[in-house]
Amino acid sequence: MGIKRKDKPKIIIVLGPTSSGKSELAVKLSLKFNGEVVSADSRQVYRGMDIGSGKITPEEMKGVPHHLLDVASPKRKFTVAQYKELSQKAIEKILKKKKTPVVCGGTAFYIAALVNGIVIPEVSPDWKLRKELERKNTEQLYKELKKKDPVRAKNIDKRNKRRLIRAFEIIKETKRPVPKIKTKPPYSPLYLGIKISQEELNKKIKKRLKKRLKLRMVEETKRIKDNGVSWKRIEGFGLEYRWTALYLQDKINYEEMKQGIIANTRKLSKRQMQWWKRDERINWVKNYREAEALTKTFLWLSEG
RNA sequence: GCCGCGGUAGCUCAGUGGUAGAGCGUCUCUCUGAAAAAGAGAAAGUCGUCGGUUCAAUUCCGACUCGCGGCA
Repeated sequence: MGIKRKDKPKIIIVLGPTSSGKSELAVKLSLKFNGEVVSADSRQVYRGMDIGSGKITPEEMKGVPHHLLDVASPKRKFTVAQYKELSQKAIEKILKKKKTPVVCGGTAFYIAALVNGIVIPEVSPDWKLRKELERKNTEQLYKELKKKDPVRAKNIDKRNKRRLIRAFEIIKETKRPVPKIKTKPPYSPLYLGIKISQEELNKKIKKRLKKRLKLRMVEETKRIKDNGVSWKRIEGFGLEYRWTALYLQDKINYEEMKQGIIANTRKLSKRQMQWWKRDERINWVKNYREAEALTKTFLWLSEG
């Protein structure tokens, strides 16, 4: 009925805490609904970081094309803004082929930037300025911001140095106050969240660690180091990379490394859920069947 | 059996003659180019048990109990 106007393109989003089985679900849905996967993971974008980041293997892809993996060098910093741009392009390409984009990942900020269409101020990081401002204390910074940009000062986290510094960065570059955040959702999304109990997740986290160690995860970190990435930078990647790096430097023992990874991963999964748990757009599914049913309805029946 | 050390928040431990703190964990929460990042707030302890000294004891003294180490 009616003529199709400028309906927003439909995309599927698979999200959930780390270790919950997102990748597999995304592949299954892609196979069923003629999709291609767009990863939304802040670590899997880096080349050479495969085991520790839990990157899907070519076999596991089962022929489904994956985007936004291996798009950056670990030597250089990758940011949300770059993610947004690249992932949007990938989605356009997929749509042009009349296929369905399946965004899949655990980096909530990346998903939000892409799917909610957060407009990020066009000011790239100024590391010199950041370093400089890093020396000041938060109170000072906040006071100054209040003078320069009272509006932003009002809703900023006044104890969060990183945010304060970013505000100055924008002001300095644009010579204007920090713009108000805008969102222009460019797509019509179906959100699928993987529902899993903390207990079950803990089990999976342990199991997964064992498997990764067997796959020579520690050696992978060593390789990254040998390729010229500093220990500091590697530690900055967090989790697997951080703890294996500490172990390789002899700062902790093997057991401490394992415990560290487990504890940190658990923490991460909680933070991820924190981000999503109040989001009413998300359909929480227990298994593939539920996901498939929802997707079917979304893709076919809503054609109207 | 004797000697020594210890028993304080879920865990590891600080500390004080005027009824207690930290780190980690837990629970809420924030998120404007680092997001596996960066931050905010809260709950939580009859200070091993029983007595004594004292105006006042978690802190000093004694007994008991449990744990650890040493000597027999």
